[in-house]
Amino acid sequence: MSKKRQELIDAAIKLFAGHGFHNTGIDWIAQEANVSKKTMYHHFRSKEELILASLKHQDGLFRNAFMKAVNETSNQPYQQLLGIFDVATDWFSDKQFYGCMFINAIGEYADREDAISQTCKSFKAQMTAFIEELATKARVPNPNALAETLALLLEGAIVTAQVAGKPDSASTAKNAAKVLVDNALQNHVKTLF
Amino acid sequence: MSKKRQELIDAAIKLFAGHGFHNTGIDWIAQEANVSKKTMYHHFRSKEELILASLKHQDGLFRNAFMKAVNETSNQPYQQLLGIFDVATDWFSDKQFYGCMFINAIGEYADREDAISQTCKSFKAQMTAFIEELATKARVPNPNALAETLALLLEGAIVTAQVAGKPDSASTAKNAAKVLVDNALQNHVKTLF
DNA sequence: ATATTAGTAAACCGATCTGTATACTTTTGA
DNA sequence: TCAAAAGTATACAGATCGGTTTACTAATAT
Repeated sequence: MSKKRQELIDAAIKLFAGHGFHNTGIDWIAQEANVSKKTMYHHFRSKEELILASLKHQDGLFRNAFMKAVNETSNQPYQQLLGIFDVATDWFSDKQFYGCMFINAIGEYADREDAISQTCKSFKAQMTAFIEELATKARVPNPNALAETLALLLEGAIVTAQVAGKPDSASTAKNAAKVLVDNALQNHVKTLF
Repeated sequence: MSKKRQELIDAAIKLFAGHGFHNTGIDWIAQEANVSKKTMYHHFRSKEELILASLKHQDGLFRNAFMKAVNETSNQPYQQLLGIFDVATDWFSDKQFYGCMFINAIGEYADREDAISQTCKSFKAQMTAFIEELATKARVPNPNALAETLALLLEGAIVTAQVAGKPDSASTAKNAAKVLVDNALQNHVKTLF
C-alpha cells in the first residue's frame, strides 16, 4: 500500500466529512494531502473512485474502532449493548463530528444505485450485525429484532446530534435502549419487583 | 405570491430531494419549472436564497401534511403516538422518497452555521414539539422525554429506510415505540397481569 | 392609454470543476 | 548503476457552474 495513496484517502475522508462530497474538489484534496494532482490520478482513476476508496477505508476504520470501544466499555454483553451509546457520546462530542459519512453520502448520491450506495448499505448492515452479536451473547430472545431496533436508535441519535449540534441525543437513546433491552429480556419483571 | 415563484420552489424541492443540492444546477431547476433563468433571478437573489425558500416551504408543507395524517390515524392520543409510524410507512413507501430533505441539507452544508442549518434545526424541533403535544394529550408523565425518544426512533427509521431502500424500518420503530410509550405510562404492569 | 412589471430566449462572463499533458526531479530495486 | 516507477509543479482543455446582460414580448394596474 502506497503512502501517498493513504494520505490522499485520509485527506479525502477529512474533507468529505466536513464539507460534503460535491463541495470538495480534487485540487483541495491533493493540496491537503501534500500530493500533486497527477499523483492523485495515478492512484485513482477518477474522483468517484477516490470517494469509493475513502468510504471503504472509513468503513473498516470506523467499525473496528467502534467495536473495540464498545467491547471495552464492559465485559458483560448486556452492558456492552448499552455501552454502544456511551461510545456514541464520545463520538458526537468530537469537535470534528459531522454526522455519519455514509448517511451524508447517501444524501448526495440518492439518485444512484451503484457502488457508493452499496457501500453505505453494507456499512449499516454490518453495524447491525455487530449489535446482533452482542444481543446474542447477552442471550436476548430474537437478537435480530433487538439489534435492528437499537440500530434505529443509534441512527436517530447520530442524525439528531448532527442537526442539533449537541451530543445529548446519545444519552436519550441509551435510556430508551435500556427499556428495550430489558423488555426483550423480560427483565422488567425482575427489576420492578 | 407569484405563480412562477411557486413553480420554481416546487421544482427546486423535487430536484433537491432527488439529486442533492450541489448536484442540482440553476438551469435545471428553471427548465423543470418552465421558467426562464432571468425570471428565477428576479424572484431569488441567488441559488442559496432559493434553497432557503425551498426548505422553508417544505417545512410548512411537510409538517402540515404529517400532523394531519397522524391526527387522522385515530382520535385517541395514545394511538396517534403510534400512528406516527404508520404515516412514516406511507411516506417511506413513496417511490419519490429520498430521505428527509433537512437531514440531507445538513449533510451538504455541515461546515456552515447559517440560515440553512438553522431551518433544519427548527424543523426537527417542531416535529418533536408536535410529538410532545400528543404525549401530553395521552397524559404521559414527562412528555418531553418521551417525545425526544420517539423523535429519535423516527429519525432512525427515516435514515434506515433511505439507506436500505425499504420502508420496513417504520414498523420496527413502531414496535419499539409501543414498548417505550407503555413503559412511560407504566402500562406494562397492566398489560402483563 | 401607457408606464411599469413580469416574462422569454439566448448570449455571455468569470470562476471552478474534473481530468490530461508537458517537462522535469526523486526514489528505488534488480 | 541505471532504467523504471513515483513524484512535483503547472499549464491546459472542455465542460459546467452561478450569475448578468441584452433585446424583446406579454401582462397588468392606475
